[in-house]
Amino acid sequence: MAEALTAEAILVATEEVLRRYGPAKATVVDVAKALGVSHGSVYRHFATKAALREAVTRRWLDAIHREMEPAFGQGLPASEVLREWLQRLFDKKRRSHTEDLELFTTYKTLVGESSGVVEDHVEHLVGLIARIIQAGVDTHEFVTDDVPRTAQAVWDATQAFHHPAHAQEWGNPHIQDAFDAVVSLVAAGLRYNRIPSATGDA
Amino acid sequence: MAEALTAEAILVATEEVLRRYGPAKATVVDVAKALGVSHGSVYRHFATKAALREAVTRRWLDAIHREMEPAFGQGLPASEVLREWLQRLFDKKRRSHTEDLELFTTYKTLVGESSGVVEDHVEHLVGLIARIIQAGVDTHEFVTDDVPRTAQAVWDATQAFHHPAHAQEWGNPHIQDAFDAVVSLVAAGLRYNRIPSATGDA
DNA sequence: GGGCTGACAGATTTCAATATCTGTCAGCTC
DNA sequence: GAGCTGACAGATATTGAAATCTGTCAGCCC
Repeated sequence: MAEALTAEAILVATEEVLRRYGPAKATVVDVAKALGVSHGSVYRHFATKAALREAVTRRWLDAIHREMEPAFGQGLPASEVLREWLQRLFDKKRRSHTEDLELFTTYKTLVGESSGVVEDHVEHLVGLIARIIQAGVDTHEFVTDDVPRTAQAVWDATQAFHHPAHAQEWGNPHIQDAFDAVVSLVAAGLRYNRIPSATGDA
Repeated sequence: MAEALTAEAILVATEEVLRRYGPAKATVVDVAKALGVSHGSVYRHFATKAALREAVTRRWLDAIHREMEPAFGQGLPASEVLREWLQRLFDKKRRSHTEDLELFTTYKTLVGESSGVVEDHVEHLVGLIARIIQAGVDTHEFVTDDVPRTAQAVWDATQAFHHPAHAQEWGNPHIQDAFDAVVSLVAAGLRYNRIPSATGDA
Protein backbone atom coordinates (compact mmCIF):
# COMPACT_ATOMS: atom_id res chain seq x y z
CA MET A 1 0.00 0.00 0.00
CA ALA A 2 1.16 3.54 -0.84
CA GLU A 3 1.31 6.54 1.53
CA ALA A 4 -2.03 7.64 3.00
CA LEU A 5 -3.90 10.12 0.83
CA THR A 6 -3.63 13.62 2.34
CA ALA A 7 -5.37 16.89 1.52
CA GLU A 8 -1.94 18.34 0.77
CA ALA A 9 -1.14 15.62 -1.79
CA ILE A 10 -4.48 16.23 -3.46
CA LEU A 11 -3.78 19.97 -3.70
CA VAL A 12 -0.38 19.35 -5.26
CA ALA A 13 -1.89 16.93 -7.77
CA THR A 14 -4.72 19.38 -8.53
CA GLU A 15 -2.24 22.15 -9.26
CA GLU A 16 -0.38 19.82 -11.61
CA VAL A 17 -3.59 18.82 -13.40
CA LEU A 18 -4.69 22.46 -13.69
CA ARG A 19 -1.29 23.39 -15.09
CA ARG A 20 -1.47 20.56 -17.62
CA TYR A 21 -5.09 20.69 -18.81
CA GLY A 22 -6.19 24.21 -17.86
CA PRO A 23 -9.21 25.15 -15.73
CA ALA A 24 -11.79 24.26 -18.39
CA LYS A 25 -10.64 20.65 -18.86
CA ALA A 26 -9.30 19.68 -15.44
CA THR A 27 -11.63 17.16 -13.80
CA VAL A 28 -11.74 15.49 -10.42
CA VAL A 29 -11.27 12.19 -12.23
CA ASP A 30 -8.00 13.54 -13.68
CA VAL A 31 -6.79 14.45 -10.21
CA ALA A 32 -7.68 11.00 -8.87
CA LYS A 33 -5.96 9.36 -11.84
CA ALA A 34 -2.79 11.41 -11.21
CA LEU A 35 -2.83 10.16 -7.60
CA GLY A 36 -3.66 6.59 -8.55
CA VAL A 37 -6.86 6.53 -6.50
CA SER A 38 -10.59 6.48 -7.15
CA HIS A 39 -12.20 9.89 -7.53
CA GLY A 40 -14.49 9.00 -4.61
CA SER A 41 -11.43 9.28 -2.34
CA VAL A 42 -10.89 12.88 -3.33
CA TYR A 43 -14.41 13.66 -2.10
CA ARG A 44 -13.40 12.32 1.31
CA HIS A 45 -11.11 15.38 1.69
CA PHE A 46 -12.96 18.05 -0.31
CA ALA A 47 -16.76 18.23 -0.30
CA THR A 48 -17.07 19.56 -3.84
CA LYS A 49 -14.97 20.31 -6.86
CA ALA A 50 -15.49 24.02 -6.15
CA ALA A 51 -14.08 23.58 -2.62
CA LEU A 52 -11.03 21.84 -4.06
CA ARG A 53 -10.40 24.63 -6.54
CA GLU A 54 -10.90 27.21 -3.82
CA ALA A 55 -8.30 25.49 -1.64
CA VAL A 56 -5.81 25.59 -4.52
CA THR A 57 -6.51 29.30 -4.99
CA ARG A 58 -6.04 30.02 -1.30
CA ARG A 59 -2.72 28.16 -1.32
CA TRP A 60 -1.55 30.21 -4.25
CA LEU A 61 -2.60 33.54 -2.74
CA ASP A 62 -1.03 32.62 0.59
CA ALA A 63 2.30 32.11 -1.21
CA ILE A 64 1.97 35.63 -2.59
CA HIS A 65 1.36 36.99 0.90
CA ARG A 66 4.66 35.53 2.03
CA GLU A 67 6.50 37.28 -0.81
CA MET A 68 4.82 40.64 -0.24
CA GLU A 69 6.12 41.62 3.18
CA PRO A 70 7.05 45.34 3.06
CA ALA A 71 10.78 46.15 3.10
CA PHE A 72 10.97 48.12 6.34
CA GLY A 73 14.08 48.58 8.43
CA GLN A 74 16.55 49.77 5.80
CA GLY A 75 16.24 53.44 6.63
CA LEU A 76 14.19 54.14 3.52
CA PRO A 77 11.49 56.81 3.54
CA ALA A 78 7.93 55.45 3.59
CA SER A 79 7.31 56.72 0.05
CA GLU A 80 10.24 54.60 -1.14
CA VAL A 81 9.02 51.53 0.79
CA LEU A 82 5.60 52.01 -0.77
CA ARG A 83 7.01 52.50 -4.25
CA GLU A 84 9.20 49.39 -3.97
CA TRP A 85 6.28 47.36 -2.59
CA LEU A 86 3.94 48.40 -5.41
CA GLN A 87 6.68 47.79 -7.97
CA ARG A 88 7.29 44.32 -6.55
CA LEU A 89 3.59 43.51 -6.74
CA PHE A 90 3.36 44.83 -10.28
CA ASP A 91 6.46 42.95 -11.42
CA LYS A 92 5.18 39.72 -9.91
CA LYS A 93 1.83 39.99 -11.68
CA ARG A 94 3.28 41.20 -14.95
CA ARG A 95 5.94 38.51 -15.05
CA SER A 96 3.47 35.72 -14.36
CA HIS A 97 1.31 37.16 -17.15
CA THR A 98 4.04 37.41 -19.79
CA GLU A 99 6.10 34.36 -18.86
CA ASP A 100 3.34 31.86 -18.20
CA LEU A 101 0.14 33.19 -19.73
CA GLU A 102 -1.64 29.86 -19.45
CA LEU A 103 -1.01 29.53 -15.72
CA PHE A 104 -1.99 33.18 -15.26
CA THR A 105 -5.27 32.54 -17.09
CA THR A 106 -5.83 29.46 -14.97
CA TYR A 107 -5.50 31.42 -11.75
CA LYS A 108 -7.59 34.26 -13.15
CA THR A 109 -10.37 31.74 -13.72
CA LEU A 110 -10.02 30.28 -10.24
CA VAL A 111 -10.00 33.76 -8.74
CA GLY A 112 -13.21 34.58 -10.62
CA GLU A 113 -14.84 31.52 -9.04
CA SER A 114 -14.04 32.10 -5.38
CA SER A 115 -14.75 35.73 -4.55
CA GLY A 116 -14.54 35.22 -0.79
CA VAL A 117 -10.95 34.03 -0.92
CA VAL A 118 -10.00 36.97 -3.10
CA GLU A 119 -11.65 39.44 -0.76
CA ASP A 120 -9.50 38.06 2.07
CA HIS A 121 -6.43 38.35 -0.16
CA VAL A 122 -7.16 41.98 -1.08
CA GLU A 123 -7.90 42.81 2.53
CA HIS A 124 -4.53 41.39 3.51
CA LEU A 125 -2.63 43.38 0.88
CA VAL A 126 -4.50 46.61 1.72
CA GLY A 127 -3.53 45.93 5.32
CA LEU A 128 0.14 45.82 4.28
CA ILE A 129 -0.26 49.16 2.48
CA ALA A 130 -1.84 50.55 5.66
CA ARG A 131 1.23 49.47 7.62
CA ILE A 132 3.50 51.34 5.21
CA ILE A 133 1.32 54.45 5.36
CA GLN A 134 1.18 54.29 9.15
CA ALA A 135 4.98 54.20 9.23
CA GLY A 136 5.01 57.31 7.06
CA VAL A 137 2.51 59.07 9.30
CA ASP A 138 4.62 58.19 12.36
CA THR A 139 7.64 59.96 10.85
CA HIS A 140 5.48 62.90 9.65
CA GLU A 141 6.38 62.06 6.06
CA PHE A 142 2.73 61.37 5.24
CA VAL A 143 -0.39 63.22 6.37
CA THR A 144 -3.78 61.51 6.63
CA ASP A 145 -6.54 61.35 9.21
CA ASP A 146 -7.76 57.90 8.17
CA VAL A 147 -5.02 55.37 7.45
CA PRO A 148 -7.20 52.37 6.43
CA ARG A 149 -9.30 54.51 4.11
CA THR A 150 -6.18 56.01 2.53
CA ALA A 151 -4.63 52.55 2.13
CA GLN A 152 -7.75 51.45 0.27
CA ALA A 153 -7.47 54.56 -1.92
CA VAL A 154 -3.84 53.69 -2.78
CA TRP A 155 -4.97 50.17 -3.67
CA ASP A 156 -7.83 51.47 -5.82
CA ALA A 157 -5.63 54.07 -7.54
CA THR A 158 -3.17 51.36 -8.61
CA GLN A 159 -5.76 48.83 -9.85
CA ALA A 160 -4.46 49.27 -13.42
CA PHE A 161 -1.20 47.63 -12.29
CA HIS A 162 -2.44 44.66 -10.30
CA HIS A 163 -6.03 43.86 -11.30
CA PRO A 164 -5.95 40.99 -13.85
CA ALA A 165 -8.57 42.73 -15.99
CA HIS A 166 -5.85 45.21 -16.98
CA ALA A 167 -3.28 42.52 -17.77
CA GLN A 168 -3.48 42.98 -21.52
CA GLU A 169 -2.06 46.50 -21.13
CA TRP A 170 0.95 45.24 -19.19
CA GLY A 171 2.69 44.30 -22.42
CA ASN A 172 2.64 47.93 -23.56
CA PRO A 173 6.23 49.30 -23.56
CA HIS A 174 5.08 52.54 -21.85
CA ILE A 175 3.45 50.71 -18.96
CA GLN A 176 6.39 51.21 -16.57
CA ASP A 177 6.30 54.93 -17.25
CA ALA A 178 2.54 54.98 -16.56
CA PHE A 179 3.18 53.08 -13.34
CA ASP A 180 5.87 55.57 -12.23
CA ALA A 181 3.54 58.49 -12.98
CA VAL A 182 0.68 57.05 -10.91
CA VAL A 183 2.92 56.08 -8.00
CA SER A 184 4.51 59.54 -7.96
CA LEU A 185 1.09 61.17 -8.02
CA VAL A 186 -0.12 58.97 -5.19
CA ALA A 187 3.05 59.48 -3.15
CA ALA A 188 2.73 63.26 -3.57
CA GLY A 189 -0.89 63.00 -2.45
CA LEU A 190 0.10 61.07 0.67
CA ARG A 191 2.47 63.83 1.72
CA TYR A 192 -0.34 66.38 1.87
CA ASN A 193 -3.60 64.50 1.80
CA ARG A 194 -6.42 65.20 4.20
CA ILE A 195 -9.29 63.13 2.92
CA PRO A 196 -12.59 64.64 4.05
CA SER A 197 -14.68 62.17 6.04
CA ALA A 198 -17.45 60.25 4.26
CA THR A 199 -19.99 63.12 4.38
CA GLY A 200 -17.93 66.30 4.35
CA ASP A 201 -15.86 68.03 1.67
CA ALA A 202 -12.71 70.16 1.39
CA MET B 1 -40.47 54.04 -53.31
CA ALA B 2 -39.41 54.80 -49.75
CA GLU B 3 -36.68 57.25 -48.67
CA ALA B 4 -33.16 56.43 -49.87
CA LEU B 5 -31.26 54.13 -47.52
CA THR B 6 -28.61 56.14 -45.63
CA ALA B 7 -25.71 55.09 -43.44
CA GLU B 8 -27.34 57.06 -40.62
CA ALA B 9 -30.63 55.13 -40.93
CA ILE B 10 -28.70 51.86 -40.85
CA LEU B 11 -26.87 52.92 -37.68
CA VAL B 12 -30.14 53.83 -35.96
CA ALA B 13 -31.69 50.51 -36.96
CA THR B 14 -28.56 48.65 -35.82
CA GLU B 15 -28.72 50.28 -32.40
CA GLU B 16 -32.36 49.25 -32.12
CA VAL B 17 -31.60 45.67 -33.13
CA LEU B 18 -28.67 45.50 -30.68
CA ARG B 19 -30.89 46.87 -27.92
CA ARG B 20 -33.59 44.31 -28.71
CA TYR B 21 -31.59 41.12 -29.34
CA GLY B 22 -28.24 41.83 -27.68
CA PRO B 23 -24.80 41.65 -29.31
CA ALA B 24 -24.72 37.85 -29.50
CA LYS B 25 -27.98 37.48 -31.45
CA ALA B 26 -28.12 40.67 -33.55
CA THR B 27 -27.51 39.83 -37.21
CA VAL B 28 -27.14 41.90 -40.36
CA VAL B 29 -30.29 40.19 -41.64
CA ASP B 30 -32.16 41.51 -38.58
CA VAL B 31 -30.98 45.05 -39.34
CA ALA B 32 -32.08 44.73 -42.98
CA LYS B 33 -35.45 43.32 -41.89
CA ALA B 34 -35.97 46.27 -39.51
CA LEU B 35 -35.30 48.63 -42.43
CA GLY B 36 -37.43 46.65 -44.88
CA VAL B 37 -34.52 46.07 -47.27
CA SER B 38 -32.35 43.17 -48.37
CA HIS B 39 -29.27 42.55 -46.27
CA GLY B 40 -27.18 43.03 -49.41
CA SER B 41 -28.10 46.73 -49.28
CA VAL B 42 -26.54 47.12 -45.86
CA TYR B 43 -23.25 45.91 -47.32
CA ARG B 44 -23.40 48.78 -49.82
CA HIS B 45 -22.81 51.17 -46.88
CA PHE B 46 -20.69 49.07 -44.50
CA ALA B 47 -18.07 46.68 -45.84
CA THR B 48 -18.43 44.15 -43.02
CA LYS B 49 -20.53 43.44 -39.98
CA ALA B 50 -17.54 44.42 -37.83
CA ALA B 51 -17.35 47.83 -39.56
CA LEU B 52 -21.05 48.37 -38.89
CA ARG B 53 -20.67 47.54 -35.21
CA GLU B 54 -17.62 49.75 -34.96
CA ALA B 55 -19.58 52.68 -36.45
CA VAL B 56 -22.30 52.18 -33.84
CA THR B 57 -19.66 52.16 -31.11
CA ARG B 58 -18.05 55.33 -32.41
CA ARG B 59 -21.45 57.07 -32.52
CA TRP B 60 -22.11 56.09 -28.94
CA LEU B 61 -18.70 57.22 -27.69
CA ASP B 62 -19.03 60.51 -29.59
CA ALA B 63 -22.28 61.18 -27.70
CA ILE B 64 -20.37 60.70 -24.44
CA HIS B 65 -17.72 63.18 -25.59
CA ARG B 66 -20.42 65.83 -26.01
CA GLU B 67 -21.64 65.24 -22.45
CA MET B 68 -18.18 65.30 -20.92
CA GLU B 69 -17.09 68.90 -21.56
CA PRO B 70 -15.41 70.17 -18.38
CA ALA B 71 -17.35 72.76 -16.34
CA PHE B 72 -14.94 75.70 -16.63
CA GLY B 73 -15.94 79.33 -16.23
CA GLN B 74 -17.84 79.21 -12.97
CA GLY B 75 -15.01 80.45 -10.82
CA LEU B 76 -14.38 76.98 -9.37
CA PRO B 77 -10.87 75.85 -8.46
CA ALA B 78 -9.35 73.33 -10.86
CA SER B 79 -9.50 70.59 -8.21
CA GLU B 80 -13.26 71.14 -8.00
CA VAL B 81 -13.66 71.11 -11.80
CA LEU B 82 -11.67 67.86 -11.89
CA ARG B 83 -13.65 66.30 -9.08
CA GLU B 84 -16.99 67.24 -10.68
CA TRP B 85 -15.80 65.95 -14.07
CA LEU B 86 -14.66 62.60 -12.65
CA GLN B 87 -17.87 62.32 -10.64
CA ARG B 88 -19.96 63.03 -13.75
CA LEU B 89 -18.07 60.34 -15.70
CA PHE B 90 -18.44 57.85 -12.85
CA ASP B 91 -22.17 58.60 -12.42
CA LYS B 92 -22.78 58.19 -16.13
CA LYS B 93 -21.05 54.81 -16.26
CA ARG B 94 -22.53 53.58 -13.01
CA ARG B 95 -26.07 54.64 -13.92
CA SER B 96 -25.93 52.97 -17.31
CA HIS B 97 -24.66 49.85 -15.55
CA THR B 98 -27.35 49.69 -12.85
CA GLU B 99 -30.30 51.04 -14.82
CA ASP B 100 -29.78 49.24 -18.10
CA LEU B 101 -27.42 46.36 -17.53
CA GLU B 102 -28.26 44.72 -20.84
CA LEU B 103 -27.40 47.81 -22.89
CA PHE B 104 -24.27 48.28 -20.81
CA THR B 105 -23.23 44.70 -21.56
CA THR B 106 -23.97 45.27 -25.22
CA TYR B 107 -21.67 48.27 -25.40
CA LYS B 108 -19.04 46.50 -23.34
CA THR B 109 -19.02 43.76 -25.99
CA LEU B 110 -18.82 46.25 -28.84
CA VAL B 111 -16.01 48.09 -27.07
CA GLY B 112 -14.12 44.82 -26.67
CA GLU B 113 -14.36 44.29 -30.43
CA SER B 114 -13.06 47.63 -31.70
CA SER B 115 -9.97 48.56 -29.74
CA GLY B 116 -8.94 51.35 -32.10
CA VAL B 117 -12.14 53.30 -31.53
CA VAL B 118 -11.75 52.94 -27.79
CA GLU B 119 -8.18 54.15 -27.88
CA ASP B 120 -9.37 57.32 -29.62
CA HIS B 121 -12.09 57.68 -27.00
CA VAL B 122 -9.69 57.31 -24.08
CA GLU B 123 -7.24 59.69 -25.74
CA HIS B 124 -10.02 62.27 -26.04
CA LEU B 125 -11.04 61.95 -22.38
CA VAL B 126 -7.43 62.07 -21.17
CA GLY B 127 -7.11 65.23 -23.30
CA LEU B 128 -10.01 66.75 -21.39
CA ILE B 129 -8.32 65.90 -18.08
CA ALA B 130 -5.16 67.53 -19.42
CA ARG B 131 -7.12 70.74 -20.10
CA ILE B 132 -8.37 70.79 -16.52
CA ILE B 133 -4.89 70.18 -15.14
CA GLN B 134 -3.42 72.85 -17.40
CA ALA B 135 -5.99 75.33 -16.06
CA GLY B 136 -4.88 74.42 -12.52
CA VAL B 137 -1.22 74.85 -13.44
CA ASP B 138 -2.01 78.28 -14.96
CA THR B 139 -3.47 79.46 -11.64
CA HIS B 140 -0.62 77.85 -9.65
CA GLU B 141 -3.16 75.58 -7.95
CA PHE B 142 -1.46 72.49 -9.41
CA VAL B 143 2.22 71.75 -9.88
CA THR B 144 3.50 69.38 -12.58
CA ASP B 145 6.22 69.52 -15.20
CA ASP B 146 4.43 67.21 -17.66
CA VAL B 147 0.71 67.88 -18.07
CA PRO B 148 -0.15 65.08 -20.57
CA ARG B 149 1.72 62.51 -18.51
CA THR B 150 -0.01 63.64 -15.33
CA ALA B 151 -3.40 63.59 -17.07
CA GLN B 152 -2.74 59.98 -18.06
CA ALA B 153 -1.80 59.22 -14.44
CA VAL B 154 -5.12 60.70 -13.22
CA TRP B 155 -6.96 58.56 -15.77
CA ASP B 156 -5.04 55.43 -14.73
CA ALA B 157 -5.52 56.12 -11.02
CA THR B 158 -9.30 56.33 -11.47
CA GLN B 159 -9.66 53.20 -13.64
CA ALA B 160 -11.65 51.50 -10.87
CA PHE B 161 -14.42 54.05 -11.44
CA HIS B 162 -14.72 54.09 -15.21
CA HIS B 163 -13.22 50.88 -16.63
CA PRO B 164 -16.09 48.45 -17.35
CA ALA B 165 -14.08 45.55 -15.88
CA HIS B 166 -14.69 47.08 -12.45
CA ALA B 167 -18.42 47.58 -13.00
CA GLN B 168 -19.47 44.77 -10.67
CA GLU B 169 -17.99 46.72 -7.74
CA TRP B 170 -20.05 49.83 -8.56
CA GLY B 171 -23.07 48.35 -6.79
CA ASN B 172 -21.16 48.26 -3.50
CA PRO B 173 -22.68 50.84 -1.11
CA HIS B 174 -19.20 52.08 -0.12
CA ILE B 175 -18.15 52.79 -3.67
CA GLN B 176 -18.86 56.53 -3.50
CA ASP B 177 -16.68 56.75 -0.41
CA ALA B 178 -13.88 54.88 -2.20
CA PHE B 179 -14.26 57.27 -5.13
CA ASP B 180 -14.03 60.32 -2.87
CA ALA B 181 -10.92 58.92 -1.19
CA VAL B 182 -9.13 58.30 -4.50
CA VAL B 183 -10.11 61.69 -5.96
CA SER B 184 -8.95 63.47 -2.80
CA LEU B 185 -5.65 61.61 -2.88
CA VAL B 186 -5.15 62.44 -6.56
CA ALA B 187 -6.15 66.09 -6.06
CA ALA B 188 -3.69 66.39 -3.17
CA GLY B 189 -1.01 64.85 -5.38
CA LEU B 190 -1.68 67.36 -8.15
CA ARG B 191 -1.07 70.24 -5.77
CA TYR B 192 2.48 69.13 -5.06
CA ASN B 193 3.42 66.60 -7.67
CA ARG B 194 6.66 66.69 -9.58
CA ILE B 195 6.76 63.48 -11.49
CA PRO B 196 10.36 62.54 -12.27
CA SER B 197 10.96 62.09 -15.99
CA ALA B 198 10.92 58.58 -17.45
CA THR B 199 14.47 57.68 -16.34
CA GLY B 200 15.08 59.67 -13.14
CA ASP B 201 13.74 59.29 -9.62
CA ALA B 202 12.94 61.47 -6.58
C1' DG C 1 -26.75 53.51 -64.46
C1' DG C 2 -27.02 53.81 -59.30
C1' DG C 3 -29.10 51.42 -56.03
C1' DC C 4 -31.39 47.27 -54.68
C1' DT C 5 -32.53 42.24 -54.77
C1' DG C 6 -32.06 37.51 -53.95
C1' DA C 7 -29.46 33.26 -54.86
C1' DC C 8 -25.23 31.41 -53.58
C1' DA C 9 -20.61 29.45 -51.20
C1' DG C 10 -18.28 29.15 -47.24
C1' DA C 11 -18.19 30.17 -42.29
C1' DT C 12 -20.55 30.08 -38.03
C1' DT C 13 -24.16 28.76 -34.90
C1' DT C 14 -27.74 25.71 -33.11
C1' DC C 15 -29.59 21.56 -31.41
C1' DA C 16 -30.19 17.06 -29.89
C1' DA C 17 -28.05 12.70 -29.23
C1' DT C 18 -24.17 10.83 -26.88
C1' DA C 19 -20.47 10.75 -23.75
C1' DT C 20 -18.29 12.31 -19.70
C1' DC C 21 -18.23 14.24 -15.19
C1' DT C 22 -19.86 15.26 -10.36
C1' DG C 23 -21.27 13.77 -6.12
C1' DT C 24 -23.27 9.70 -3.34
C1' DC C 25 -23.09 5.55 -1.03
C1' DA C 26 -23.28 0.47 -0.11
C1' DG C 27 -19.96 -2.61 0.48
C1' DC C 28 -15.05 -4.29 0.32
C1' DT C 29 -10.32 -4.51 2.32
C1' DC C 30 -6.62 -4.30 5.41
C1' DG D 1 -13.77 0.33 11.49
C1' DA D 2 -11.26 3.91 8.79
C1' DG D 3 -10.34 4.55 4.41
C1' DC D 4 -11.02 3.30 -0.25
C1' DT D 5 -13.56 1.44 -4.35
C1' DG D 6 -16.61 1.41 -8.12
C1' DA D 7 -21.40 1.49 -9.76
C1' DC D 8 -24.94 4.74 -10.15
C1' DA D 9 -28.30 9.07 -11.02
C1' DG D 10 -28.48 13.47 -12.44
C1' DA D 11 -25.91 17.37 -14.32
C1' DT D 12 -22.71 19.07 -17.71
C1' DA D 13 -19.91 18.88 -21.84
C1' DT D 14 -18.92 17.18 -26.55
C1' DT D 15 -19.98 16.26 -31.16
C1' DG D 16 -21.59 16.29 -35.75
C1' DA D 17 -25.44 17.11 -38.75
C1' DA D 18 -28.71 20.70 -39.96
C1' DA D 19 -29.87 25.47 -39.96
C1' DT D 20 -28.57 30.14 -40.17
C1' DC D 21 -25.55 33.87 -41.13
C1' DT D 22 -21.94 36.62 -43.66
C1' DG D 23 -20.25 38.54 -47.63
C1' DT D 24 -20.43 38.46 -52.97
C1' DC D 25 -22.29 39.41 -57.25
C1' DA D 26 -25.05 38.91 -61.60
C1' DG D 27 -29.02 40.82 -62.91
C1' DC D 28 -33.39 43.62 -62.15
C1' DC D 29 -35.84 48.12 -61.73
C1' DC D 30 -36.80 52.99 -61.52
